[in-house]
Amino acid sequence: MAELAKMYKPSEVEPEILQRWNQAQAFHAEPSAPGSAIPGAGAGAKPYCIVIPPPNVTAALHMGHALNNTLQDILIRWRRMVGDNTVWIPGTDHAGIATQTVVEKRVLAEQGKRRTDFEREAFVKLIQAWKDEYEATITNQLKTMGCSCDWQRQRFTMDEVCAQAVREAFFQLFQAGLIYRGKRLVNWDPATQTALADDEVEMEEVDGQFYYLKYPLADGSGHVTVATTRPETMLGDTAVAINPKDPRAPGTRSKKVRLPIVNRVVPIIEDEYVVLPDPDSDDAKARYATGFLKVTPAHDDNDYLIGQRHHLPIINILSPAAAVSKDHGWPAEDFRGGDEEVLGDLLGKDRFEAREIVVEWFRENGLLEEVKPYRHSVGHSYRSHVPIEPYLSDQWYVDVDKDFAPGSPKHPCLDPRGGHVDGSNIPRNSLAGLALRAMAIEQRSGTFADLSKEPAKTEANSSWTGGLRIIPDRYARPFQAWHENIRDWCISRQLWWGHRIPVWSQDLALPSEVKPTPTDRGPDAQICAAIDRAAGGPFSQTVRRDFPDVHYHMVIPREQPAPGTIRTYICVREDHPAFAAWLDAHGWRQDPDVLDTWFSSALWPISTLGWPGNTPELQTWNPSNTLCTAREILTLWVSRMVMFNLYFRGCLPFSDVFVHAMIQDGEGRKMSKSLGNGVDPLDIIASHGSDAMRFTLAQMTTLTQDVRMPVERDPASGRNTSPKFDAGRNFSNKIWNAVRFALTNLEQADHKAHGQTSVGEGFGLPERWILSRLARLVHDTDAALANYEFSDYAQGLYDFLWRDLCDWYIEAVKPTLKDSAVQRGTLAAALDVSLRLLQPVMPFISEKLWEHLNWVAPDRSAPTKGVPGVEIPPSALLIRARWPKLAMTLIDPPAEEEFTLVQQLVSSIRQVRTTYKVPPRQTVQLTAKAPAPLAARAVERGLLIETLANVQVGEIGPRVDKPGDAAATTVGEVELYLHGLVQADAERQRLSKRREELARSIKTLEGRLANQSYTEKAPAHLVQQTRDQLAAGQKELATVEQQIAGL
RNA sequence: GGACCGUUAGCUCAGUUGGCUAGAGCGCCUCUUUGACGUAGAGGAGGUCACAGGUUCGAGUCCUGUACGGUCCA
Repeated sequence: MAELAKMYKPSEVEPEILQRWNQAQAFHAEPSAPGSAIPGAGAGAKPYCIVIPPPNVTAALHMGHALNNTLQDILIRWRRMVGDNTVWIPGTDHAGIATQTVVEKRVLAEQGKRRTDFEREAFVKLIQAWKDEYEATITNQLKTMGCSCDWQRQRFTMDEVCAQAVREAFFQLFQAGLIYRGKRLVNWDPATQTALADDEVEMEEVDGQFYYLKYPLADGSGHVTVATTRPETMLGDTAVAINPKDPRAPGTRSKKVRLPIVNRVVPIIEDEYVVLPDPDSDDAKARYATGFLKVTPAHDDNDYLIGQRHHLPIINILSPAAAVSKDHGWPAEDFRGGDEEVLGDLLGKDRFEAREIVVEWFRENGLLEEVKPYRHSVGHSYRSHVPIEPYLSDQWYVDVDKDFAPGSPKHPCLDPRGGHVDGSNIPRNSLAGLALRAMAIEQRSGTFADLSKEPAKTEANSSWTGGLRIIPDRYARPFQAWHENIRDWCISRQLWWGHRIPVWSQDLALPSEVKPTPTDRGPDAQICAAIDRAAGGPFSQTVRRDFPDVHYHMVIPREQPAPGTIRTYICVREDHPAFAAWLDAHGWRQDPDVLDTWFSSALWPISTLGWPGNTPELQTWNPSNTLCTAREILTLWVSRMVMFNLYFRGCLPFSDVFVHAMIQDGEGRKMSKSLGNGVDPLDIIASHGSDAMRFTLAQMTTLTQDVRMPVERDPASGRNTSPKFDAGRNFSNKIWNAVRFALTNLEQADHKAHGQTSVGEGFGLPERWILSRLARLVHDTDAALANYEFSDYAQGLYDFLWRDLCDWYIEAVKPTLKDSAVQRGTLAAALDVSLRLLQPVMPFISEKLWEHLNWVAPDRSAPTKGVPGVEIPPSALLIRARWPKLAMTLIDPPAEEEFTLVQQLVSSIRQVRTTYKVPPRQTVQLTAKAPAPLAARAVERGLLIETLANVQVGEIGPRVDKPGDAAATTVGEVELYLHGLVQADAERQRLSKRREELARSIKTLEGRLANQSYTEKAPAHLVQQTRDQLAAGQKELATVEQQIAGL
């Protein structure tokens, strides 16, 4: 048997423990063997599952991930010990735009090459290499942290299993008409040159300017002035708008303006959207407005809508890189009629350079009326952080608010009433409607919250409607608001890294006289003929003959590219290279774009468990129990998992969403690479140990929104660290030494001897007290974990182990432990239970100490035999031990009260000792005066007091007098005399201080009782309590004054 | 512009449905090193609970407003 080192060295323990868990396959679970991880858990074990929020392979894990995964591991290890059939599914996310961007940057820095210098496949290989590297790094980080993931089930969002799920999901949605292709203004990121979804755009306050531009009227009768923050877009203006309520509107009706530079003549239209100018308005826009709005449908969301209302042309003047370009929809005639010199200068300039050129031109030509500074919000890419350009392009969308009932009349989640979710215009039977209906009823707000409007629970909806709970519940409101105002989800990304969109398209020519009329019932005969021509035979028959196993769905969109042309979209259900080659050979081309990363993430809870197969894993662990996540991906991710899981499987992905805090540095800033304030989990593990890190993180996790972690640079290693983790490290060491102490004492004892005892007989006050405290701890721990109160869980263990067990119990029994089987047994049982409770948060050290405890005291339930309700069955490995159960009957208020008296007496004595600078080893003679019953109690506790306060207890009784050389102190009605200490000055000073305190307290209490409304209105027991406190205070004050007088 | 979170000791944070003479850890001061632990023990100093009103017998806690910091949504 190995001796324990004097100091806990995590680096020597952690790898060994990891290996032991691996050998025991302790993290693995099987759906068919419920409870197999815990012997005796029985076949009735409930499933418990957490699916990891897959970390991006973009970079290594940071402290936020460490927190996120620590919390999951705590839940997992806890439920595993409780006896649930527990699994934690790990994996990583390909993170399309983010990963591609970092690889592009690296390749540019290292090779001076851009993405476009490579073939697509070659570049994807480079990203793949990056992914392999970081996936390994991340996995290693999680393992080092002790995350008890079922590593046999590890997935990656782009592996074959997940890819199959993505194909299937896309196909089903496509077939159901919930995916469509549309030309829209999208959030375009000119840096990465891809579209972004609405929630990938971050609004940032920017100091900009309002430019006031004069547009001459075409008839030469004057000019109008428009105000804009983006003058360069005037090149694409196709109208000027005025509010019909504007008094100037009749005067400009049916007039036109001649756009400067391009000399395009555009109409003045009237639209309610235009803000009326008002210099006194609260609305900044009204203060800055001129009443005339330049309308640029191709480069502004609102202008686009105005353009749609008034059938205005759309003139796109920018390239995908947001540089002025004549190649993306700018009519050639503008270049003939315009100012060729400045137009030539503008071409190729990016939007900000173009802005300066345009403004300068207006200035030179006397058409710049004014420039005013203006602070406003501008959308920025959440990846590249450049301003978003509203850009007209074709993209794929998921129709999240489309009623799918007509297309899927048998969908298991259908609400037979149809209609809209109360208080919104979201159809109940739409993807967003599903997410709204899933929300817990008590977390809904507004009209939607009205319980009377809840439909009777049917078999179909009973298991999931209202089944989704968000913790803390303040996050439910934004979740609801997001879905009530949801817009279609743009899922195509102009990237190379991701799931390729499984749609092939071809534009087919039709004889010009034919007008195709696509309908919902399918293409008409003309179209079919065109398709068959392209396919070299009857399309569907050919496909069925040559590819009998292929599933495809063809769509002829209503919007067609040009007269005489029809577009065909073919979505192929599964990866089928031969069919893809055939399509290719017949003129169909696969869409070059890839899917939004969140599309595959949305499927994560089911793809990891084998969907679309109906696997035992899915049946057992979907829905899972808890999702642990950060608040910023509530919409990006959580919403979409809920929608997809309900749509594809008819059940929730999870029942609880726990939203934990975000870790900031000491200044309240987000940790980031660019600020250099990030802390690497592996650095902390190296310096403090994994348990210390986990414990500290758990202790920090209250239900607050942010937590701060002061960051310091460790001068030895040059790495970032935080003093916060010292608390966890010190605690580790404390536990280590507590057990070390216990082991040396238990070792020499005869364990078999203590089978006879019970709480009733032979258990002294310290034993009754510590068992009472232990029972409370178990119950508080259960409650804390069930309510996601991680801080309370950690803090409870800390207080019990350090304060109760080490400072008081162990100190109290030190002299008697070697001779008392009862005390040894109690200590062993208390440590046993503590280690079990500790295991979820500090798995390494607890497992290691468990091993030693097993060697020295294999049967720790023995001393509590005869005590009902202590269930701590033995186990070789702690990770597989049963969660402790202690009966409420162990809670012993009289013992707690009695022990508290001892603590008060001891503390009081220690205080006097310190005041008089008595060396700790020096024993002091003690006598005391107290009323008879109290004196008897004190006498009974004499040994404890002697041990804990290092005194020699002499006479205690009602008639004891204070010796002349004694220092006196008072605890309630007990006057303690410490002999041979008196120094009159010091004593007077000390007693005076106490007198002040008492006087203050008495004044407060008297004031309270003097208040008649207090004595009348406050609860009687509180009034009585005040009276008792006052009486006690007055009594003590009298004693103190007497003592001062006696000096 | 709308919403949310935070503001308590030098620092990081607790503080349940109002009952408090406001707590913890770190840091600071004093004392203690041969027996579990100095990553420790004992004791101590340190707070008008951001500010202003209100409700109440009683407010750190509830309500209204303000300021500052942070976040989300437009």
